[in-house]
Amino acid sequence: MHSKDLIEAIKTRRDNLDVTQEMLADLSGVGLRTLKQFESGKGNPTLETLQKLGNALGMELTFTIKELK
Amino acid sequence: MHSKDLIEAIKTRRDNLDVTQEMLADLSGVGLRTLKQFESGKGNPTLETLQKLGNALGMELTFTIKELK
DNA sequence: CATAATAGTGCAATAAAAAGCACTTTTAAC
DNA sequence: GTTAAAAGTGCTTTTTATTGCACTATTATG
Repeated sequence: MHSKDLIEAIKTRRDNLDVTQEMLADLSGVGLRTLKQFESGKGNPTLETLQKLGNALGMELTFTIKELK
Repeated sequence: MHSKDLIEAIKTRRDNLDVTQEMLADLSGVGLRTLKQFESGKGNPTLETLQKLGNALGMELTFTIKELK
């Protein structure tokens, strides 16, 4: 997953759950400005930020070995 | 995957490929100090750093919805 | 044990993420 | 077209990630 896809994953999940940026910011403990920046593709979030968002949305970040096809 | 597991994944992969921290730092473009800090569990790396390491090791970072069991 | 390679740490400078605030733009509902 | 909610942006401060350098600690290997 490229950085854009990670963003999309969060955004899509948030939309599906009918959660606004403001709600997610509150729920996750991530600053609203940080979330806005992230979702608009301008950020380079830290692992901690990603984990906080993931937790709030019931998502998980994993590192896997790429299969060679 | 918790933050510790992400670290382990990288470290294990690196060891399996018989790559030193120094080599991985060079290969990935991540500073040696940053890698050392990360692997010793003291960092909060940015997404960019994680991606660089992943790329160099043939690994991929993904965001998935947690299945509820 | 020596010693060479690899990994970990303290310190410091620089760059950039996180955050709040106020504002603008877009979207959706009427 | 109005209005309200949601999303995006500019500016700023504070915090912290990244990095290099020099050093110490740990781990093989002879």
